[in-house]
Amino acid sequence: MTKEPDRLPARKLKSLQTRMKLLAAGSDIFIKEGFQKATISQIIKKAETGYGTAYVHFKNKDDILIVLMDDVMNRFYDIAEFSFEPNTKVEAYGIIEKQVSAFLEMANEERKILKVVEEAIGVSEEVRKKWQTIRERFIERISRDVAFAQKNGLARRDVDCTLVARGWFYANEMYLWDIVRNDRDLLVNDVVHNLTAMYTGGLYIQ
Amino acid sequence: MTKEPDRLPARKLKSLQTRMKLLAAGSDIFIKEGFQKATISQIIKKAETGYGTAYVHFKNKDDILIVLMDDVMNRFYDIAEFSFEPNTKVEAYGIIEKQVSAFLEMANEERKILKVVEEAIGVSEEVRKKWQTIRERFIERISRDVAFAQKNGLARRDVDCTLVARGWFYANEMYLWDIVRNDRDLLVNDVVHNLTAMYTGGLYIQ
DNA sequence: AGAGTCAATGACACCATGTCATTGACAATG
DNA sequence: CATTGTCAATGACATGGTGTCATTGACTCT
Repeated sequence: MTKEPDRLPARKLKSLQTRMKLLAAGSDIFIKEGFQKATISQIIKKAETGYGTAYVHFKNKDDILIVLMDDVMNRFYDIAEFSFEPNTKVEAYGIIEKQVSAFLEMANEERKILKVVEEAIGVSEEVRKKWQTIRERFIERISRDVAFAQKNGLARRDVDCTLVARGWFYANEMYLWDIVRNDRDLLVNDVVHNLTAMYTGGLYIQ
Repeated sequence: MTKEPDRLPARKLKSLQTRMKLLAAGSDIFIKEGFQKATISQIIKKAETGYGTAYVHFKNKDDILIVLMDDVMNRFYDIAEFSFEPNTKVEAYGIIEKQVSAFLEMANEERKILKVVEEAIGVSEEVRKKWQTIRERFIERISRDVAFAQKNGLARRDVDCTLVARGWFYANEMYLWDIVRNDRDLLVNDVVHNLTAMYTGGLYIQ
């Protein structure tokens, strides 16, 4: 590679700063007001820009949140990619517990932004689609893990791996939102243990 | 009881008819347009009433849908009240399968209105609360069933009955919305079998 | 017949959105 | 340096939905 001039477009830089100010303000306003109550006017006021400026940088309110979601999204992707190659039931239990734990701990850590995201999923088609890709990524991955366990004789074969994966993820996801909301004061560890125990062993004896 | 005059308030009757026209129109418009896109103007136009009339009978758009939800809600309550007194694991499996089946079949039958409800849950605080009461009713009931099975030595005792109930209902609920949306072409019977099998027996062998 | 009640009405004030013509600072060119 | 081009920024505006309220007029009661 030859020397890239590394141009310093003074105007482009100012533009980037404006964009950042809008994102920072968006984050504050979304967290304070919630997704629906937040308005473009509030955001541009906090960012100290003109009204139209928001529309120069973003398509609309949804678009601002989608950009803000990006970090969290990537953390989810990382968790989805946990490797899974157990040789025993106990080993499987351990891996699964670790993954569930990571998933739900994130609910705690990113509670503020996820609260907004949850609301936005219900309101904005765009945000819903974005979340849907996360969900399908998890389910597809879990599906493969179940199939792996079935092939190795660890798991029963009279169930469909994609249906199992979906149901399992759904329970996890709903607990995620529960923790984000923090209505009930759930202890993450209890949830993790119960979910994992039920998933691997079922409720009934024998 | 003495003879009630059974007054026929001619004006009250007219009023009731207006209310019914609004509800019928509301149902049509909600189903055709979805909850967010539907407007009061569309509804009153279809009902052939004045704009303000809608606000005489209902607090707002949410309120109209909540009244429309009522039938479906009652059917949900009925399903939640299924009796549960199994003596064996096989018997328990049968009862649970029947309840899940009734729950998910309703998704098919009431698909149109439930599609609107799902959207409205995301948008309207009021509707969300209404659905929340359904959910808690199910969870509370399932909780008792789990405790019953634990007391009778049918179910393992190292799990918390309310956490189990919640996770179990969450998986069911998400499949309900899946079926309502009808994205994937799911066979209800397959879903029922997989859910019930996993719940009662777990994924792993032994 | 007259007074009272109440369902119905639509004009109105309010508010948020997204667009667009205009501005002015900076960049590129000769 | 002067001239022309580009592009981020701006806010006034058109649009469209909401909920309110003063007014109307049909019905009820005495």
